Amino acid sequence: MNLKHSKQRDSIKKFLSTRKDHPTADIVYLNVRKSFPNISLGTVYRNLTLLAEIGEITRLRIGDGVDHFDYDTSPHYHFVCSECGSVSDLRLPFAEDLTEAARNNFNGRIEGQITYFYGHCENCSRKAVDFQCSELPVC
Amino acid sequence: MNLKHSKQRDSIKKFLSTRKDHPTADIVYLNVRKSFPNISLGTVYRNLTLLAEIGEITRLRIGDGVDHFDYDTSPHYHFVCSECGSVSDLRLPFAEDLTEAARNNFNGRIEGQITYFYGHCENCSRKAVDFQCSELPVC
DNA sequence: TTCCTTGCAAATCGTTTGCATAATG
DNA sequence: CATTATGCAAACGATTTGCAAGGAA
Repeated sequence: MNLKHSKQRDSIKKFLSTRKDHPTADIVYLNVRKSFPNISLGTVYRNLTLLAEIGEITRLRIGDGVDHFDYDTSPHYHFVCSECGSVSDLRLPFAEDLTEAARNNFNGRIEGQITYFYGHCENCSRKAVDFQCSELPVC
Repeated sequence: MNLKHSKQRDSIKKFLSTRKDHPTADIVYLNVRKSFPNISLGTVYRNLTLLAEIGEITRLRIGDGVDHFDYDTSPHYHFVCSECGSVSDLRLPFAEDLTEAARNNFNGRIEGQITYFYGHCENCSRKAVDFQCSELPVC
């Protein structure tokens, strides 16, 4: 893999490093365009893909049909809000022993696990309660 | 939700119930077409989506860009082969306590977890060894 | 007769790719 | 100079959707 320096790629990495909310390619595009008004979506995709391949970032497929990108490449858990779609990190020790347990029940080579939790984020679960209390006749 | 009977939907459910390999919509389409030559991909997608919504089947998004469908709706683990893309069930007790642990570290409502393991399936890991032994000068 | 379901084709959406040009080393 | 990266637009692949016609209750 022979890389050359590129200001666009730098900018993409830099932007991603400032965000903890695992933005999509489109969000990256919208933001990097502030510094590089002529950058194309294709370039953003190409660089995100490349960075993920060389292990500098992580591509997150959480099942909402859009790829999210994470500057943090260490194994950790994610939470996905079923209502607003927000993605956040979970501070919870990563259960490597689960991978180990899986290995003992499988013929083949298990290399890792991908886990994410889903439900309603703080904001959305609060909204749900508000909604019930104000909209329903009896609460 | 007001449902009416449909032979196509029955056939889709029946086919899915015979398979443990979590087929994609396309595979379902190809197979159901044996009984219903005029069925359309759209109908297959509509029914798979509907069945998933009413909880009769599970939609699996394992991150390969294609949805897989599972007749088994009970919580269980899946394995995905990084090489051939095959998906299989893992016989391993589902760690509900991990969900519980996550709840204690999160402000908001966690409703569940989705976990899948990845690596090389029995076939592919064997092939890898064969390849090495036959192709490399020294093994 | 009502309204759910179908087949068909077109539309959508996220992502990738081909190509000529620009930038890097 | 050789090669990688870019911008643009077109292509792609999976899934969804609008619509008129068919089928179930």
